[in-house]
Amino acid sequence: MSRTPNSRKEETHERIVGVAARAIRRHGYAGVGVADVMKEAGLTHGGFYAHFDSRDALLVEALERAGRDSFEAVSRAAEQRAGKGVSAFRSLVESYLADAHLASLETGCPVAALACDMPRQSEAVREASAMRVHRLIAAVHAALPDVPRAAASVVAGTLVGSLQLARALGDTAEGRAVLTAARKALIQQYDFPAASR
Amino acid sequence: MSRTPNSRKEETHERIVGVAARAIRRHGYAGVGVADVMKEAGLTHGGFYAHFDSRDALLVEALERAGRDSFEAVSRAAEQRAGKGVSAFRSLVESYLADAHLASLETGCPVAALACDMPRQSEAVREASAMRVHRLIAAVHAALPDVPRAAASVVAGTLVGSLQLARALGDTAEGRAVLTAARKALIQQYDFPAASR
DNA sequence: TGTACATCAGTGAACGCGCGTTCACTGATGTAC
DNA sequence: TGTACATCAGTGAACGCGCGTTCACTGATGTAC
Repeated sequence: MSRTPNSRKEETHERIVGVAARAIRRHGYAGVGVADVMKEAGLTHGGFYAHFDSRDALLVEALERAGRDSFEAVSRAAEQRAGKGVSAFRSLVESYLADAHLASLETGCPVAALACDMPRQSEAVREASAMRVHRLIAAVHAALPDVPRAAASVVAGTLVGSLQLARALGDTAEGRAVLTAARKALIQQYDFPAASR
Repeated sequence: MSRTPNSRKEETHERIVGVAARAIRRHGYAGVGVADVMKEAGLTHGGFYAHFDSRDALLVEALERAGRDSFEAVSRAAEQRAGKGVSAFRSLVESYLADAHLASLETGCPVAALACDMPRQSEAVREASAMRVHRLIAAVHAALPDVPRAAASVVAGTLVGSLQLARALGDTAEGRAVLTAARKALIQQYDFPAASR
């Protein structure tokens, strides 16, 4: 039985992008190596340029994939807890700032993992990165529809910055305290499920 | 007339560290090259290891210098404006999140410039980086003495994250809007100079 | 004050190494008749 | 159904390049007498 044209190549392509989407969060833009990614995808590095014009082109696709993966993880958590009466915003804050993200960089939001290096990238990578920032602010705004967009961007900044500070302090009492403080502050200030409207 | 022992070497050392303190903020941990730093300090790269055990040892000293430089810049701005009745906190927020930091990475807080890469560094560099985070939180706390330490860490997270998001969006209306929103929100929420005590 | 020597900051060539990229080739898959 | 051919995904060796690091050396500065 014949496959749809290119389907095998496309599967391989998606597998490479998936590996890169984890690698870019774990090791940063500069830590994503063509040979390493191909090896982890079960391939040799020679075939890379049949899939991507350049390393930067891989980074662009990896950013989009990482953003989608992270968004979907947050959405799934919110859906599961919506039945229990937990608001979308509280769910967003608690999964974005979960203690589990202290130990592992490779899951979680690519903006938190990469933001400080965004201004240092090539134009194509910067554009794809700025899109991730827009989408993050939009996701926060969607969970806080009664609040102006400017406030949503401040909340996004608090999420990103607090997770980064906590990670910089490590998976210790200090790091967890930073996360706890941020969760409490955001929920106290913005989460009024009963009072909305 | 003879100099104090090693004074010439120490002057050179300080000059190298000063160059590196700007380079590490502009180009990130990974972008600081031994040869480039030495060249910008007016030297050749061969002499580097008479001053530092390794590239990492330079990064450690550069972090400390960058933190001190940034802290002093914020302090100077606060002193100048204290005479005009501007509170220390408001002054901190307005200089930390000044629009001028959108275009240039190399001045400003090293935590905002480097935070997302801190967990990826060698142990020595991670320790020096975590110290910068502690000092930042302490500086915020010093400007907000009536607030618990946990709240100071949330404010620090908002400062760091908002500046990073704004920089990722670039020196555009969007980037400036993110800074403006963060300044307004922080001052509205925490700055009550008249009401303190 | 002058000479001979020691110290020391900095030079510049060289080293291994890992990286992104290229390319001739291979072996498997699919197609024509 | 079977054979010959074309296509195509992936291989593996090689390339230039920049990096951190080492080291024998130089020239200036400082010291001893």
